[in-house]
Amino acid sequence: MASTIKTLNLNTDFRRAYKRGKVYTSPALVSYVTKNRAGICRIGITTSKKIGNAVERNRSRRVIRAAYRAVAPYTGGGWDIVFVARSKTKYLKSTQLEPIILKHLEQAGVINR
RNA sequence: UAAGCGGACUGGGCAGCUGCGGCAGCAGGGACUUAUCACCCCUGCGCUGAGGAAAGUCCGGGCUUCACAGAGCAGGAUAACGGCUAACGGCCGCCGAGGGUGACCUUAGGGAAAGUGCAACAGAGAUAUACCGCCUGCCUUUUGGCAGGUAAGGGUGGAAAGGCGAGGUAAGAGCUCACCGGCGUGCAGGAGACUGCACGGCCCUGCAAACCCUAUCCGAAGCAACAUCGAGCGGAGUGGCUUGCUCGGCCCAUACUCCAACGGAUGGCGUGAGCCCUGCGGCAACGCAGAGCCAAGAAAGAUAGUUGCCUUAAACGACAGAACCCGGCUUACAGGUCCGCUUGUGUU
RNA sequence: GCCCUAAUAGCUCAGUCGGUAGAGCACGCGGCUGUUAACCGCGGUGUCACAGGUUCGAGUCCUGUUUGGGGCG
Repeated sequence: MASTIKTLNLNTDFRRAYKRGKVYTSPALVSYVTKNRAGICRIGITTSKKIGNAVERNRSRRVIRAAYRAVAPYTGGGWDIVFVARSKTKYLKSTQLEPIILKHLEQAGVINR
């Protein structure tokens, strides 16, 4: 497995995910999934100002990243995934967020069982 | 023991597993090379990794750049006095004023007798006056009218011309006197603001967080500053800079500005007005001397997840995330600890 | 991160030098009409973003807070 998680940092990657990717929503998280040509999975996390102040936005990012790290070994293929935090995310634990991400990625076909 | 006042501190700790940022060293591997070393990348070990406000960006400074900094005007800031400081609009001490039984708290607190302006409505009158009144004289049968004196009382107002009492008077009035306030002069104390005492003439509205005057200070912009290297060497415009204006000065066409664009890289960037302990000077803010320590430096942006134990009334719980760095101010904040003091009650 | 700027009626905006808050559109009521629109008449539009201070008195002056908008390589 790739121990370090590749991240998206270009605005064009985010815009492509929003425009062409498939959307999966839950009360605590929104996921945009699209294929890429790199052959590995890359993720991006968006925490807008609506979530809260800097501490609450950092908290949301950490929880999403920790939950994805638990799920990452099961992924396969080349995908770009953008997670958007919602206002409930900061109150959750990463163990509570794990099944939500799992469900989204199974629906998208990133994870095959 | 109840209520309260002032100040200081804290903002959980330890361990296991899975993970993250930085650092230099060691070990292993990769890439480059004809080959080795260095540089670069990865892995493991080791060290280290957010705050009292990191916040708001309100002041002050360091640092950097603007021909390296000149003059004048404009503009801005501050405002009792003495000190501390790199500097400040901050802090300490002290004076005045106001509040509280008190501990103590609040205070943008220079000048209104240099000038201009404002004081709506109400009220007779708003910086000078006489509506109702009071008193005297004349006229009138009376109600009352006219002329003069007066500002004690009424009414309006935030404010009505020193306050209050006594004398005085036709009625009154600092007209006179005592006390108090204010002004001026002198003496004493103090580093000074100022305080105390004596005398004098008889007193002057408020607003300068209205313009203004006086004193002191300020060149501007900000690490997205700026420097170096690389890529590019394209298009358009114009003399430009001195970041409000004028003078003066400087640089020149390889100059300056804008657009497109590499969504370039590295430095700036962590030893600093640093933290901490002791001693000395000072009422204090603070200063001096000596010993010890090195404690984040990212660039989509690092502290998360989970389990157990301990302290505890409770710790899952407050406010909250460094972004060049310091000194302050302001604002937000669950709970807890300590010290000094005041008033009341009870006991001895 | 840094630097500017604004907040007034439901909406778009005025409000000078402090003295009880204005315009247009929209809205409500009445009239006209068989009914509606248009038209005519009347009317309230409001904690001047919030909290302190100066002042006799603040939309306005001063300080702090909140929210929105813009710019800087």
